[in-house]
Amino acid sequence: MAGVSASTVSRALAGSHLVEKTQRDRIVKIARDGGYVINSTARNLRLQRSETISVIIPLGHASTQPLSDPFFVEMLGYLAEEITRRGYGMFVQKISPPMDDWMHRLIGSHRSDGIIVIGQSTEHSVIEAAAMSYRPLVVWGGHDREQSYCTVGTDNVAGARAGVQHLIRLGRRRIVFFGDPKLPEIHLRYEGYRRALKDEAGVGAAQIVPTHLTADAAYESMRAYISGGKTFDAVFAATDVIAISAIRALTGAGLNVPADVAVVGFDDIALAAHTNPALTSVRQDIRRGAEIMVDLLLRRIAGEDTPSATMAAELVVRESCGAARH
Amino acid sequence: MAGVSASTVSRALAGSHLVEKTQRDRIVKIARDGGYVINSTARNLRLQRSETISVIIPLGHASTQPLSDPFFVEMLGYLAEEITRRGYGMFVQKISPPMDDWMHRLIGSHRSDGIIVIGQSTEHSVIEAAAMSYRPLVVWGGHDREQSYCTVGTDNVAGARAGVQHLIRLGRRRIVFFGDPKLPEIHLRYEGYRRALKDEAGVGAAQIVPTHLTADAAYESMRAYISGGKTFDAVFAATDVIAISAIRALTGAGLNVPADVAVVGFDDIALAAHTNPALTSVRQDIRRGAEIMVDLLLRRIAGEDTPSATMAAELVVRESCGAARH
DNA sequence: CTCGCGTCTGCAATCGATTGCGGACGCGAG
DNA sequence: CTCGCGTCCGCAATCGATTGCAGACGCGAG
Repeated sequence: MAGVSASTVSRALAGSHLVEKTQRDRIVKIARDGGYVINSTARNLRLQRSETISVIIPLGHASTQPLSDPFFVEMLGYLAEEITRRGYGMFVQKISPPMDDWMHRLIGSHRSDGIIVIGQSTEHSVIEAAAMSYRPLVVWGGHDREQSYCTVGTDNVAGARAGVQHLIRLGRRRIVFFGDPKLPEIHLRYEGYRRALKDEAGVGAAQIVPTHLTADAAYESMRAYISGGKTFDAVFAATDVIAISAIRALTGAGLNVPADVAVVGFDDIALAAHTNPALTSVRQDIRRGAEIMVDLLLRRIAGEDTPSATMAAELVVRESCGAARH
Repeated sequence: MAGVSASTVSRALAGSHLVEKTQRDRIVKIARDGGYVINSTARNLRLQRSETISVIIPLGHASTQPLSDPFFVEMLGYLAEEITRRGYGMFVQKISPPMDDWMHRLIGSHRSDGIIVIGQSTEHSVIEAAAMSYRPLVVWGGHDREQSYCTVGTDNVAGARAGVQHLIRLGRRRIVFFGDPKLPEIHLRYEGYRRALKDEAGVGAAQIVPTHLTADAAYESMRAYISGGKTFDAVFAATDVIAISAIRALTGAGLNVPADVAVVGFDDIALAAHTNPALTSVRQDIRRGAEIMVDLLLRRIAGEDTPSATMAAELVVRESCGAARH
């Protein structure tokens, strides 16, 4: 249409100075008016990059439950925001457990320039293996000295510890931990819980109720625990979803929150402030987490070798613990 | 490695009968052992398809708020599930308002074989224009006689009507609608609300409080409305997020839900069952919606011309309306 | 008029997988 | 021995954009 070769058009659209300015402007205008859009598949093939970032959600357990945790989902939203802002596309994939070569296939397909994994779930070893040879990889989750891959996450131990210490300071003595310590992050939160108990004298021994992270499973776990007849005056939940379900089960059993049982959650998801009673929770700064992950990943794509990052956790006190409202 | 040409390898991996069976098996084994993965960029270029579906989330307003509605986010999860199950990849993009050529650019880039738009937001005209020439497009949202594009959604009018009728049957007389009727879907829900009021004699006139769909905005709207001193005994909220925020504001103002004010929401998001009091809501079957959207889209990709689909809504009665608990 | 230099454009190769077509090879029939 | 046919496989073109290199063109100096 412009009477020039494809080479010239390509250079013109790229703003190259090898094309005369008037010529360049003319070509750009024709392209725009004609509704021309670069075919990114062809471009990516030639340039050996895709300007796309893969976001992987491994669901080691609970595979039937789709994205059960609002935390992951809020994270997904912030990642979409940040990745788009940086001019990349976001390729989302859920991974269910019976596969173990998903990482290898994803890398080999060259669909994306880098990979973000949200939560280690039960896939720690797969991630670890892939990270040995594939650099542009960042993982949200708990960081352990054993791990060689780059993680971004909250200081789970300190966060959980602060939450439990708060309960103790309010006079709570028999505090139960709800969560599944088989998952790396949850394990660290349990560790923080354990330390807080150990720090203080006169507090009951650690009690753990393993539960899946879905709302239904947590609700049933709480009901079963209440029926068990154990005495307790506080719950430290590994996630807000568990905490909210626990509150509902407690209320349903005629117990008052926080008068009878205080509840503290973890994550501070958007709805935590809007439940009744509003939930006290250990806040993770998801937005900043997403920003950091994308930033580290782009630097890794550029060849840099970045260390893991840990963000501080912040206890947000609301009604679900503390003095009774009535 | 196998001592044969690339053509033969390509055919072998595709399981073509043009390659002898023993030879084929040998090549497949070598490829697997050698960790070979087809470069999907090159494959897509040659085949003129990407095996990828774009999922677009238009945020006409509230662009700073990332994916505010848990409904969208649950939908995203189910879509990820269904799209992955069908062997496609999912490309996610958020669209913020000041652009109007996003549809054209997305289509032109050939990154995906089809597009799913979650919610019309304020982008109705852009979608309408694109749909004239681009077939593989399915939109979640309200369906209007004017629209020529393919939508999948719940029967918003009937759903809202059922919710409001339920309130009326319980003796509620002054029912307020909370939501932003500028959005197509919300407008239909408002229409259902209006019709329910009209059907019954002795019920107060329609009152609408326009509010954004974010939790914070809804909370503030409710507080402002309460301060306004109007009398009312029920709230019909356009979404569960609005309903939950409204309950919190009502409770904070010393009103009892449902004794003083009954509340009904829309969507039946996962947390609706776990708030306190548990929320009565008009249920949308998100999972089935996601399945239908993907199914229709794949048929459209195959060249078929599919009509819009509307699913029945179902009222789920819980504690937030009905008789007082105490 | 020729040469040299600088500026701009086009040719052709490249990225990696796929596929129509032609050809090699083997075997049996005439 | 030649021809015909069927089975497999490789050559080369193709998808669309990018880029090194060569060459065209203009202009000024010798």
